[in-house]
Amino acid sequence: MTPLATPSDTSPSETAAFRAFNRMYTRFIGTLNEGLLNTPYSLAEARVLYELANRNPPKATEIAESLSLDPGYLSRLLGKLEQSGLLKRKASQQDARSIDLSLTAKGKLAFQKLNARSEEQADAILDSLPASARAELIACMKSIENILSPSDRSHFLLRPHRVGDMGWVVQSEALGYAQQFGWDERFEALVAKIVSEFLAGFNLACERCWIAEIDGRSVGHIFLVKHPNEPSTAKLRLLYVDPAARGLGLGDALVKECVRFAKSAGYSKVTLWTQSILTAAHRIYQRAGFQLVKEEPHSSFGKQLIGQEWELELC
Amino acid sequence: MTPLATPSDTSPSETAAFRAFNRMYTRFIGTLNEGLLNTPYSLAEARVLYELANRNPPKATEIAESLSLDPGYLSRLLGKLEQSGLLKRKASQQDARSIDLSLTAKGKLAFQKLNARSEEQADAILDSLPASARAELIACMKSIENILSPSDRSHFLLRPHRVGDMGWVVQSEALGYAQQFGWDERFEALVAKIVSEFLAGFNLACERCWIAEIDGRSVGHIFLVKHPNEPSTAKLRLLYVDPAARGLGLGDALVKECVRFAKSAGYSKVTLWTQSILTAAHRIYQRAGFQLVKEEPHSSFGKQLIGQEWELELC
DNA sequence: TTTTATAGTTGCTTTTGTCAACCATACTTC
DNA sequence: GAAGTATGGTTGACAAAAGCAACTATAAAA
Repeated sequence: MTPLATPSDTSPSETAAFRAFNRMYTRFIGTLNEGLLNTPYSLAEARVLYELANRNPPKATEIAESLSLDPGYLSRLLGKLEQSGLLKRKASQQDARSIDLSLTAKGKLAFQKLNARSEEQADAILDSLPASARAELIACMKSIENILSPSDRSHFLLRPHRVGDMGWVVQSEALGYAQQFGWDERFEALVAKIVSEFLAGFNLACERCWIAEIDGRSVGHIFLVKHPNEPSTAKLRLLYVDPAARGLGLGDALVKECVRFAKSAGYSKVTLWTQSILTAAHRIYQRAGFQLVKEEPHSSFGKQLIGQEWELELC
Repeated sequence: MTPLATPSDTSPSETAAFRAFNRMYTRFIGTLNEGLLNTPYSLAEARVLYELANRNPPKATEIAESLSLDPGYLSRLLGKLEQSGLLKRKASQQDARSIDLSLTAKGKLAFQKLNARSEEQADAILDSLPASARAELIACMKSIENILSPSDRSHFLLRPHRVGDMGWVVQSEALGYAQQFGWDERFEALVAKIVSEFLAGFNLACERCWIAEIDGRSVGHIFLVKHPNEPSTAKLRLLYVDPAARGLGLGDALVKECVRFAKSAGYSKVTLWTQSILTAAHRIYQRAGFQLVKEEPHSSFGKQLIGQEWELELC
């Protein structure tokens, strides 16, 4: 790789877009919150009221944590709500330190009113958009939520491929290896060729692709295909784990699933082609029982590489 | 329209998703703003500083408007900034009521520090995401920004392809035609094959791909390649415009650009293959001067289709 | 000229939020 | 079971943030 083409992390324009969005949305939320102006509640009270109505049972500590409110401040807010008769506080039976919080009928009504109001407001905004824009807005919001809210990442899912996945495979491999190793568009071409041939000659009995997902988001993939010449040999191809999803054992799971399928499909051997620089992948192959059988230097994708062939004999 | 199929407004689940996103993002922005805790500036001061640095000339009224700050409060904030030597205020020549605001060298430095800090913070968040998730996050943010603050969408940009684009081409075509016409994975295979061959045999002199972008988001593409048999004929392929970007004349622009290039590259004819059901595209081809020369039914992608060949003679 | 609008300031007030000290209870550990 | 520590919550004191209204000075409109 030339000094000019350094492996880029987040690009400045991405950072700029991210920050611009945050500024915009800060303003947007600001105008949304102005909707509370004609209500007897402050923003903080409204948020607390929401939490009170939507948790069961509502715990003061949790609310403070979730809204990042100072416990002292929250205590006073709750006091105020109690004073206005929206909230009932009484000592907890199970834990005498904590108090049981419950909205009174009046409190529930107040919440419903607030809620209806803010639902109206949301509807007004959404209704003012063209249907397609609205759909895209919602889809984007869900995507962003999935991406930003760190969920239980250890729960990934392997599923078969479906329409559109191959495009994602090409894109993720191309971008991933371009960034990490500077491979050029000839690699993208190779991947596109492989997936094209995979789809064209697809035979469920002896070939498979698995897509790994976390929260509905694709984070890895692997292919098992018939060896072009040797009928009883399978080829493992295009193992990929997104950089951010590494360390979850996802690679191991993908390879394991592949090997399991290879056995059940009656293959007697699995081979794979990889490059000497992909050391993280090697460890995965080793753990799965593969053995390095051949090395050969070659020049591809704009780089000098050393290709490796690995094999696994199936019992 | 029947009474049953009322023109649907926003569905409850959309409203719910919208509100959930707003709650989530309120929290998210809250944590972002905690980054200011170790600085000598409050959130309001930081925002004002940002506006001061990014407007020229900065006008107090505009800043108050844009951040929806009370003018009195802003006045005090500016006073504080002036006191700390970050800001210079002096009576305006043109309008004696208003004052000219300008950051001092110290003020500029302070802004740069703040800015660098928040850029770091943004980078840290973005770097922690998988490359593809990051790309999607940014794309979604841009989409949302476009939808909520409708900018001038007619400003699209055509650019040459780069690494990763072919994956997006495959994905967008596959998903788009699967959704609209139910084409199956054989179509995805075909697209992957086409782009793979395009990359493999790419010759800048006589072949091109253009990606259409709006605000950095890919929304369309087109290819011009050499005809396999006839050397002086070019083939136009894979014209695609994202549903969300239709009606902007983007298709016309893509085809026009293609034809312009075909002429300059010395071709005498441009042909293309399309399907009878793609009527929107036909209008684009017609406007560009193409003529239908042949029709032929075929069975592809899981559907009965009528293929069409169109031609344009270049003068 | 009079009226009205704009730009900004200042005094006064409320609201909001923070910090630290504090109490009572629960859990841990020896 | 006693001592120490952690948890859940409250209170007082205070500081910061924000809003409102009155006010000055100027500009623009009638």
